[in-house]
Amino acid sequence: MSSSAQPARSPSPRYGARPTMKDVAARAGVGLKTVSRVVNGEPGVTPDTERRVQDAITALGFRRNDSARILRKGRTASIGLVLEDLADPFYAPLNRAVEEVARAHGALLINGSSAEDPERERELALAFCARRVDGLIIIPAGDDHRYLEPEIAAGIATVFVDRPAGRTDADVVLSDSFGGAREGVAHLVAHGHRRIGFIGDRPRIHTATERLRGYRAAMAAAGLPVDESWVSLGPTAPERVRAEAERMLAGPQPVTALFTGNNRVTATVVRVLARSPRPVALVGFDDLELADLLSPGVTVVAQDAARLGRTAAERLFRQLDGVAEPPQRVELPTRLIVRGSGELPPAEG
Amino acid sequence: MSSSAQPARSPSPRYGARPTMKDVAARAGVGLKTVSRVVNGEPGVTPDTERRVQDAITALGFRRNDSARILRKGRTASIGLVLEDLADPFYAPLNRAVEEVARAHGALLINGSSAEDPERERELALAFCARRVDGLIIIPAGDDHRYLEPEIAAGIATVFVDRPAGRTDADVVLSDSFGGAREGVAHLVAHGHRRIGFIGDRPRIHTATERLRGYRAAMAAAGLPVDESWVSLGPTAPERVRAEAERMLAGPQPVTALFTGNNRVTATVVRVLARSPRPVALVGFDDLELADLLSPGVTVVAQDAARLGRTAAERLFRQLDGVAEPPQRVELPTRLIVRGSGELPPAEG
DNA sequence: TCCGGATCTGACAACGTTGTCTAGGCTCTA
DNA sequence: TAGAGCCTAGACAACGTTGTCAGATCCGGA
Repeated sequence: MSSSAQPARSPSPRYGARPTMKDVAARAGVGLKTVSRVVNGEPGVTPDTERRVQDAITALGFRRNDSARILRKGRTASIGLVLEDLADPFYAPLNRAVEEVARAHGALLINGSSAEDPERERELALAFCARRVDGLIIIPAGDDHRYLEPEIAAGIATVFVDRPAGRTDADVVLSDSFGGAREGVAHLVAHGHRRIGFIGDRPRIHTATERLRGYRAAMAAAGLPVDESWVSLGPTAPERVRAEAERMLAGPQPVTALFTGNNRVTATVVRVLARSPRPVALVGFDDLELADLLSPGVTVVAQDAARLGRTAAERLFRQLDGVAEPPQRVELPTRLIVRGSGELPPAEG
Repeated sequence: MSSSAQPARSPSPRYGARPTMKDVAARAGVGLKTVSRVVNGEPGVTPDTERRVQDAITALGFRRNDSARILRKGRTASIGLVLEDLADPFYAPLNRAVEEVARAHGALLINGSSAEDPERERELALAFCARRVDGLIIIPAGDDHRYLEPEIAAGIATVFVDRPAGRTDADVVLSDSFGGAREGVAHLVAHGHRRIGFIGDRPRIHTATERLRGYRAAMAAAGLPVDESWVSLGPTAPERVRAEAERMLAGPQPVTALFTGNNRVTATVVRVLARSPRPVALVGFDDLELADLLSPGVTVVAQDAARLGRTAAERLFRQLDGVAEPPQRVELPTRLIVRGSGELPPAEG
């Protein structure tokens, strides 16, 4: 700090009361605005004055109150991200990618998990709006986002990711769930499977129905009938998924392959199959850490979660930079990563 | 919304300009303070007045500006979390746990990744302080946290997690890295291994040196010598880890078992060992998704990341509730999860 | 009819910062 | 040496909210 060893001799800050620019100004013997100039690196301050102010700042432990600054300036340099679960291995990299873009634009990130609850999504999004975030990135849990219209009209930039917004026109960044699932199922078909099961998330989740649509398209393209007992949409709780997988694997005409609708489902099904007496082929949507090391390896339809996040954040900041474009729908490709599980011969002939 | 179908006939909000309580008051024909009362659910407003105000609020799309509120009230109802990497499978659940506790206390969470860079940690923490978060949870990247002292003195509650703070006295919540590593290595020793390698993170990271200390303690307790070529601390980039693992596995006197210092290292080493002609035992610090499905299964020393986060957040809110206690150090136990890899006979006799 | 008290309401200042505007001092040139 | 022009500095209002306080209204009871 300052070279003279004077340990905070003058009014040491009371506990809980922070010094303000006024305090700094008084101590430095300058005007309020001069302190503001120094703090913000604005020009027009003599080196000598600046030093005096800096000394006062360090002596008092002053730190600018950004709430006041935000109130005055209108922009908060922060964005909000509402996702489903911060800890989900699929969303965490997305979160991180958004953070990086925000950081590059000098913005802070506020985030929260909706836990797939539309009401909670709404609460979070509106709380962020009350904080006057400059922009909002949302992974929708609900299917009606009209509640955001006043906010969007008031200038809060908004981008939806992973799933489209409901009943509202806004930027969306998606993965090609339909095409990815179709490709994954086609891979199984190409390896001779005819009875293929599909286990996915609840039908009100857009990606779940899209992937199911891809499954049906691939089956239809191959001229294969779909027995409805092979299709299961519902919560991804391990118990349900396990039960469904076991159901499909039992009986006189069991499926010989499974397509799983997301990383959580895949992880559970991998565990079920590890105990299966017969080999059962598996292709899953979303890549898994260590999936390459399982034997047989798990073939997956991989999304680039980080790219989803990055793309969404970049679109958001484009909006914030004032680029006026009509709402756009960006669809990112998926990538089939073949790891051998598909190559298993079907258990039957 | 309101039953009368009048689509925002009067001054529709200009784009980018949000209505304020003043606007609402004007439209409702009441005073400013009355609007404030309605918005905050304070008593003393006639049902009739309240309805008029509510109507004006929905008509204008008013949402309280929390920046102004915060400025006025002093408390922000938000906490900041600085961690190493939002997307790391170890920190993501910690993040989520903190979020849950914050939510239970009605607080929002702002977070950021330090990427193991002390300067970035400092920037983030101070940016959060400038936003006047009520409290701060930090996974330290640096080893000198004196920069936080003015903030702590000014009343920002602070808790460190996963690693202790440097040169500052504050609450800390840790896992028992030393004990966990010692137990993990002892497990290998108990299965007959004598030449055990250790690959960990950079030595300036507290958990890395603690785990190494645990390794040495277990070896010493068993009367086993440690060849320094078996020990490697450094960045956890896959290339380096792979090279080190391969080095330890080569030569005339290769290690027969490896202890890995965290999840990233373990994941890389698992891949190396999958290609190894000889079986090599492995115990890793931190559990891995799907680790139970590998063959051989990977034995791990598991930390409860969520519990770390929860505990830290709870201590933080205890501080915020004004419970005055001296800084405390909480150490959570680890859990050895045996999955068979340790039982492999050493490659030698 | 009047008064005490309760209830409802609004005027005003304050939170800490930044934008605008003006004053004063200085340098430079004619 | 006077005037123009630049540079530095500070006074003041405003951002949108909430706390304080005082005014207005209404009720019941004497």
